[in-house]
Amino acid sequence: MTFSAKTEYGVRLMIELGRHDGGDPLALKAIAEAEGLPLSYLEHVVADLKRAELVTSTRGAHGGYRLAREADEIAMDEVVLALEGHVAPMDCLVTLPTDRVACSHEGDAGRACSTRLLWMRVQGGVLKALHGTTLGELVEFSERHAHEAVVA
Amino acid sequence: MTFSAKTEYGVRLMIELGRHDGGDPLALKAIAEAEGLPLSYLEHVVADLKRAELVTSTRGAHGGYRLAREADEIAMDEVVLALEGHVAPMDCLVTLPTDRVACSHEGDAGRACSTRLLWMRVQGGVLKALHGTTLGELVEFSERHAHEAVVA
DNA sequence: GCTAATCCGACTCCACTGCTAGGGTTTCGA
DNA sequence: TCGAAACCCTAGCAGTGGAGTCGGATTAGC
Repeated sequence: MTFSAKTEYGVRLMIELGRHDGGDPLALKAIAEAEGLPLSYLEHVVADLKRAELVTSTRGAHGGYRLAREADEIAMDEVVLALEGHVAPMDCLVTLPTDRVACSHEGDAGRACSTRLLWMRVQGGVLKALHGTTLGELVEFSERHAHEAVVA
Repeated sequence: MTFSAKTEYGVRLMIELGRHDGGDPLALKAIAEAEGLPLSYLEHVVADLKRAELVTSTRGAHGGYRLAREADEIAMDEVVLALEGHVAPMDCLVTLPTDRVACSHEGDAGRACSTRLLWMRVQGGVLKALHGTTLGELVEFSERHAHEAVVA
């Protein structure tokens, strides 16, 4: 029950973009070096984020990535969802377009998904935690923490 | 971010034990057939549950398994923890004996775990959902649902 | 046109999950 | 007392997917 490393990398990447509030884009290479992550793998990660329209890119020399929106406007469930593909504690759980959670075993003679209640509650807890956290909070948290580290 | 099939099987197994409220133990083979799960694999699953003292066993002919406690007294975080080993959305998160959640990267120059805040919130949500659900609820839920299926 | 950067796809490696196999040990009942 | 029914334990295997690499194509600044 852990998120993939890709998700971890992606979140860090987003935070790094959030910390870099300047107008010019931030190159992936700089992020890779700052976080100590493999550049070639980060390319895949950022591709997911771009596909989900969470970051924008400018190609060519002096290019790089920017947040597509203000950090405060980005809820972390979007980020994690983009990276992880889906967020469900069990394969049979799917998030419907209506934002309701359902179990795809629904038809199996009733008995099949007796565990449904549990997984739905868990998923609810996860989504609530993710949705209730913005990238802005994480950026601020990381900056505060970095400052403490300097002080200490 | 899904729980393993082992955990799913284990939860179903526990529910099945909860449904069988009689005094005599329930054989694993019966559970395997009822749930359509491979018997030889269930043996591994139930071993974990036994190690965590969630079920008791009686060997020999007419043996089987029983819940170690009343279903209402069993919180699902215990069950999932026993099966999954640990419940943390990220590897660096550990649950301390004091029930507090901490990040094992704590020392890494502060910056390392800028994602910490997020994962801790997620883990909190998961644990709360699991802890707030008892096996008794799931048993009742499954019985109610089975009844509906019959009616329908 | 050189260089720095984003893009894109294919490919490898490896750990882990799910599952099987095969043997034990215990206990009940005939 | 024998055998069947159950629990118990260890080893091992095959498939999948995650993590990462590599090579190249494209775009843009200088």
